[in-house]
Amino acid sequence: MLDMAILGLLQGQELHGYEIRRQLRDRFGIWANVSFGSLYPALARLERTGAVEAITTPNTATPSSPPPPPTGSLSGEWAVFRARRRDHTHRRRSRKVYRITEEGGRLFATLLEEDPGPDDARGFALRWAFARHLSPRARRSLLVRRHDQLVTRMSEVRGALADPELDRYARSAVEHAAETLEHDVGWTERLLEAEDGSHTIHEDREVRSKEPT
Amino acid sequence: MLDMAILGLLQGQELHGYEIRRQLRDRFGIWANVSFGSLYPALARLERTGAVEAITTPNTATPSSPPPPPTGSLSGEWAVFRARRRDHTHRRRSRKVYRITEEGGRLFATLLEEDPGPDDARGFALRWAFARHLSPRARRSLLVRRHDQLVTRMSEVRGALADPELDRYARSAVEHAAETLEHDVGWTERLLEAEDGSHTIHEDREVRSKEPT
DNA sequence: GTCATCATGTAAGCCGTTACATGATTGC
DNA sequence: GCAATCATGTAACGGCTTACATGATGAC
Repeated sequence: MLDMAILGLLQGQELHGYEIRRQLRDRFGIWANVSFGSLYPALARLERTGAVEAITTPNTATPSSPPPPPTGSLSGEWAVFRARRRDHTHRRRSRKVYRITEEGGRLFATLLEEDPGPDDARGFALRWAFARHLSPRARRSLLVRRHDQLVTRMSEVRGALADPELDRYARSAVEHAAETLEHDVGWTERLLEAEDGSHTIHEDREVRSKEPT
Repeated sequence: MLDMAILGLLQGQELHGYEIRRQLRDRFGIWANVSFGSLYPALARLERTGAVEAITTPNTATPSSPPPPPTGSLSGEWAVFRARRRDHTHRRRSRKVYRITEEGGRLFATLLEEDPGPDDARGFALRWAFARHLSPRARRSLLVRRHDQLVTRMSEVRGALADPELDRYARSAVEHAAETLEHDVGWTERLLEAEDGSHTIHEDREVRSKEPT
């Protein structure tokens, strides 16, 4: 899971550990703060297995601003040094920037297509957030699986709701679970429609089961 | 968590492991199938520490039907034995029925009042399902904490939504996360109102912060 | 006689956490 | 000089899972 998230973020950008954590927190709503105790070992593991490689920070500048050319004069160099201290474009400490390898790309694809078990809401959410990297077919299958899991779960929860023994609080908990499930089911159904709509002609000949009324 | 769930279920009824699992599955919508690999060790642990005690199935009948009194005659006893085999009230295999102890009750109360961390949706749901066993004050505080966590999380997610870099799928994932959070916030707010409404006069003098329009 | 269900347990492993240790740099 | 932020890492542990092992009983 973490591996998948890391590799997904590294698609298209080079990042160091700290940044990965930040992006995981505020680009996807998914993982409010992975702990460093998971993140760094995960990166080390991925590097060992060749899925990512550390690029030894060739310069100090961030991609957007190129390093100022050296002037040659002592006072000039000093000014540059001070400027570095002043602005925020340089690194504060040695940081290891990672880049995904081809191997890593293949690993990512594999992980992404893996089946998130039922109950694994986060697994689904992450995969959906990265769904751009899936084939339309795989994307659809991901949605259908999720939808079916939710429907199954819903009927279980509805069953629980029938129990007259439930006190006020237990009942409200179960009711809320049911509502959330309903919301999720509706969402996946809308997503499915959107997916089917966005490419009317495609090779996928599977029957879209839709109960008649 | 599991401990709390087990102790909660044992409040008011005596159960064996298998039954606990069933009730966890279909009385609360919360834990679709705890694995036995967690459940039995948990029960053993709770028994070791004296939170529950195994009652050595004194009879064979289910709570609802009292055990038939022994006749004293050999053939009579045999009839009882056969009757046991016939009807469904008797056990299929030796089962360990557990009862919560006073010690266990105290442990339950402690666990229930513990703060479920942010991100611990299940922890909150379980506690809310058992909220009957909390004081009005503790119940309210549980709700308020949850509400605040949800609001905080929501503002983070809204921030994520502002990112123009998000592709279609990532965006839909984050949007859905935001919707779910909104739903949950609304729910907790309704629960708070209901709580406050159900006992207009109480000693709790905390200010209910409510933004004026 | 064999399958499904009920019933209890152990062992290994996964995937994350918290707590701790270290260190550069900036701002007050 | 001290706190805050950025940055990387290790060690220990927690809480759950899967896989495996065992066994009684009832239904077909």
